[in-house]
Amino acid sequence: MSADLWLAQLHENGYRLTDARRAVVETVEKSNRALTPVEVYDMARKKYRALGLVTVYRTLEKLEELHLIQRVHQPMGCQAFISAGEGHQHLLLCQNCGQVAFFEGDDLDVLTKSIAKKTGYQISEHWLQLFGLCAKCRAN
Amino acid sequence: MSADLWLAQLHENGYRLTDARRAVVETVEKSNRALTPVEVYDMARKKYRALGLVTVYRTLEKLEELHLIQRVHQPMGCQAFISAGEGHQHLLLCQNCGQVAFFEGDDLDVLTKSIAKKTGYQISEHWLQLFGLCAKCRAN
DNA sequence: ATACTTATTGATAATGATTTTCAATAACAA
DNA sequence: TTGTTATTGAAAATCATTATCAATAAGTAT
Repeated sequence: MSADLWLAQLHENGYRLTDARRAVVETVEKSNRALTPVEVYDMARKKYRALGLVTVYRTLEKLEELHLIQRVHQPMGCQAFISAGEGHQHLLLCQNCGQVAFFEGDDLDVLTKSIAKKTGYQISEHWLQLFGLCAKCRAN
Repeated sequence: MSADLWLAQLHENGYRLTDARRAVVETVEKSNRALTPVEVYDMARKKYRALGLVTVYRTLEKLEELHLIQRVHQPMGCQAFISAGEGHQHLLLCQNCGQVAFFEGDDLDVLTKSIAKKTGYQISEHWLQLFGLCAKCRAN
């Protein structure tokens, strides 16, 4: 996925391509850690100085709507966003530097079936997120 | 776990027992779904009318600090709290009525080891949360 | 190229949630 | 009972997010 593809997605869905959006998209798409709206604002303004914080919020809203980004839940807060992986993906977060890795292939069928049986719930979704230290931070 | 035990915990940790705290503790401890500060405020004021919202925030803070409650992360927001299970527990949330069930006994060792190998991360924690319909809501 | 329609913009104001401040009160140890 | 001091609620302050609005510019048709 490249920033251009995200912009194309926006365009295909009837949204106009502007410098403000380009700056936000490039910033978020390139990041390997979750960014808050203010962080996106600060970083994207280096590409496009006239950018307003409100436009960041609005652009993130649209990117989330198109499933290009996703909100990241963390103990310290849940306002940060990162590129959404493709398909059924889960996140692995570095507790030191914040770097995010994606992974898939979790097989929770056995578990969910057992829980469903025990609790009487009909389970339709799951959230799984791992925390730890990335290779770099582990070395330090 | 009963409200009295929570109050005892507070007392043991040097906090005073007040009507305001009793009202908040009884409300949260009894609930089988996650409550936001305002919800706690509204419900607890039926027990103690003079209660202030600020005190709700402050009491929730202390209860979280003592690991008696935990924050619940949901797509719609992450400001709600519920009684923290004992030991390593996970949550199962009803998407219709909000009822929360606890479960334990997830075995993610195989998964986390495989992910650790693939990504180079050292994994130390995981969040797992299931969503679905509780038995009652399933019936309707 | 040009003109036109209308989505998008940034600034400002409004809202909503949470935190801080502060003087009055009440818990609880002595 | 008394004294110390944590706790209280009200009000104000802060911080994040959303709504308003007139000016601008993207994209389409000409």
